[in-house]
Amino acid sequence: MSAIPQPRKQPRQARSRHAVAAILEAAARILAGDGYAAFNTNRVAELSGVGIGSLYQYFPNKQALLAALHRRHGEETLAALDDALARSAGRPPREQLAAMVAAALDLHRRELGLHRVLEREWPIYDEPPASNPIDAALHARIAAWLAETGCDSARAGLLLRMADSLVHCLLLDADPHAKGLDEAITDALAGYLALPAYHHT
Amino acid sequence: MSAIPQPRKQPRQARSRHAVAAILEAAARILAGDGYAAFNTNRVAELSGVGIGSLYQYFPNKQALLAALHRRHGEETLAALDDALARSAGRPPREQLAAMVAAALDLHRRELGLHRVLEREWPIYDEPPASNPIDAALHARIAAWLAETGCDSARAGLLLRMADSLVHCLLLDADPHAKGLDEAITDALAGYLALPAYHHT
Amino acid sequence: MSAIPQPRKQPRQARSRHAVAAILEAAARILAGDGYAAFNTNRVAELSGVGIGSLYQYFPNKQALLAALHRRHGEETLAALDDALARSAGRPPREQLAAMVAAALDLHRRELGLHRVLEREWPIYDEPPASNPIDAALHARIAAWLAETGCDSARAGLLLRMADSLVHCLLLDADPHAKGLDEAITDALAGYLALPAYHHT
Amino acid sequence: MSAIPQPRKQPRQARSRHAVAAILEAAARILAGDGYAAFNTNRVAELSGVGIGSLYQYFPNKQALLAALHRRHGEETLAALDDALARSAGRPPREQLAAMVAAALDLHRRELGLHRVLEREWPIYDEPPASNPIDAALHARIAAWLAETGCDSARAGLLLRMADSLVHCLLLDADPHAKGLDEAITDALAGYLALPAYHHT
DNA sequence: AATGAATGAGAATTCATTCAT
DNA sequence: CATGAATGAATTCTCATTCAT
Repeated sequence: MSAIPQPRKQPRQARSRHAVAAILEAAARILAGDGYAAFNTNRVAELSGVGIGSLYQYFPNKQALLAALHRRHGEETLAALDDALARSAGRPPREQLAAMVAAALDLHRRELGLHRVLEREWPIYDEPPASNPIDAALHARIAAWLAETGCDSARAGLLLRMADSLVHCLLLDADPHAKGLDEAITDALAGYLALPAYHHT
Repeated sequence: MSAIPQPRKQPRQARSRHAVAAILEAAARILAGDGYAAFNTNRVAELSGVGIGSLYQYFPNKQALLAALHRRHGEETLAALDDALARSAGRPPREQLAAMVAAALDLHRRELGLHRVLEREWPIYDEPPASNPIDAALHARIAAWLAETGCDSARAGLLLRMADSLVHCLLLDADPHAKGLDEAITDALAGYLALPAYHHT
Repeated sequence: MSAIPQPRKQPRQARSRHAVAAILEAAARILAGDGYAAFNTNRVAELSGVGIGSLYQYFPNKQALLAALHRRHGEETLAALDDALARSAGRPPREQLAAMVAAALDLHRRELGLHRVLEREWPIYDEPPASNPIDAALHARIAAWLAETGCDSARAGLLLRMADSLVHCLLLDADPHAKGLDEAITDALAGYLALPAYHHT
Repeated sequence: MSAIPQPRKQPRQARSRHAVAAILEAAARILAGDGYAAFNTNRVAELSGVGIGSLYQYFPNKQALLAALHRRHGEETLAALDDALARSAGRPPREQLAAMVAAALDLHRRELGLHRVLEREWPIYDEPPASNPIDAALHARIAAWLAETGCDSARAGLLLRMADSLVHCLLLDADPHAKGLDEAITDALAGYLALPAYHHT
């Protein structure tokens, strides 16, 4: 259907990079604070201290702003996941899974309002799943881990979706600092993977 | 935040009830087909064959339309769940859970596009979870079933969220008719509840 | 290329017809007075005393306003031509031609500024010549007259263009009340048709 | 009304002259191809390979670009006319007229799209006719030729306008390569001048 | 009650022009 | 001089809502 909106030009100079960052920061703040209804390009420009014309130099339209924010979220998730895998290397699978869940929960807790909106307002025609490099990288990490763990690596896709979905869902509507969210999600994912329960020593 | 919009009046007369149904049907069709961006009250009125003025007789504003659609969805879910419980009465817990998952998946598969949008576009300030009678009823059903099954009935809230989230998420982005969705979700939920796996005889 | 903008809806009620007339009148006044550069939809709405939203109910976009004005001009021209032919029926061809030229000049002199702009600003993708009913009617009238006069009726198309062009051109840049414009144009068209000169008795 | 925009500086250096030429070329291409609506200074700069800042070094504003294009057209017309007169020197007036018409048609056929736009989009407050040296020279040529031919040289102004108008009009809307355009225009102008028809021997 | 014409605040986007580098 | 990032006034157009009929 509709093409995915792309950033209009790659900012090369320092000033430009700063402008793009300011725009995204303002967009994130508005979305997180007041929701999509209050999210309009004029307000983003004003809050970011950038002329509305400049905003349109870097983002061809409103959707492109959402897209950029979405992409940024993906990159952060990937980094957090890599970190969790690195830190828990060599531990039993169940603990590795728990580490990843904890990392994802932490990451999302940090920008709760923003993700809440991104999740809800990301338009229908969003990028076909796994068609973009970030999703692909995410997928590859998980598949590799599954293989290494002795699970069916074909489950990477569903596992990722389930994890993402559970993290968002439970954070959004439940008390984000409720005890036991980590365990609940980990148990559910382990159940799907048929990983044995911890030996609580 | 904002108050939750309620239907302005309960239509008592046949003509009114028909108008309301037509409006909701049109709204659902537009949301499912073209997404929230194309969802505006004038278009709903036109497609439903009801005057825009009449639409505002039954729904005080645009949000109320979304709310009504959401409520309808809740009612259908509740009915499907009750049915699944009734049909699987007396079977082992794991099978009952599987029956409920299958019912939910079936229900959602039927109106995929609409739920896709409702899920994504339901506004921030939607009704606080479980604050409405339908959610409460849903919660009560599950809590009762958990107690009866020997599980901690305090898990009803999280279980419901997880189930809803998984059903939506997997249906939305994966192939909705992919084999194994039922099992994947059932396994995950059973993992959370620490229900023993099937004895595959 | 681009489709020709059409009026959005046919006004049925008296109030609507009045609104459409007011809008067109305002548009004409602005174009005639200040040119295309000053012609924007907000100004048209304001001057016409109609809300900007209403303007867009009847004209889907700015171009549609120009199109409507253009069409109106065509209709007026056709009426003037018919009148001239009726009044000069039975006179020698040269006199009939002169009558038509005089009618066209009169008509254009009346709304000089407007036609000046319409002529200049009518966009590239204007209606293919003679594809609309008015042009077709104009063409038919002239062809019939040529046949009746003993001239090659295939010349109707070129004759119409030449006449239109000369009328506009000479009115626009020359003194519109200069003596002799009628004769100059009539002589030129007669030259093309190889009609004999008057016998000045 | 507004003052006529003049080129800001006469480019003396080779680089400058090249830049100006490139700018005009790009402007012509855009106007011819996509019309006035798509004609904006940024796009001209981009297509010409010249920085937008540099464009404004040579042309104080957008109108000045149109003006320069218009002027260039005038110069080409003058040259073509002189050429036609030189080549047909000594022939009967009717043939000289025909030669001039043919030259003008050829010239216009070459850059049809561009002239189409220039003709239509040249703004209201364009230079008063014959106020610029090129128009004056054109006028002088024709007046001299008329005197030499035995016609009333006061008709030069009207004749020029008629010729220009007919050439544009017929080229624009009729098939530009249609047979007989030359003769049609020549006959019309000769009719206005009361030149005798050819002796077809 | 039902209608739909009218409204106008507000949103998205453009583009001529400037000016710091 | 050349550049092109930055600007923001101005413009087109939308859509939730009202209200006279």
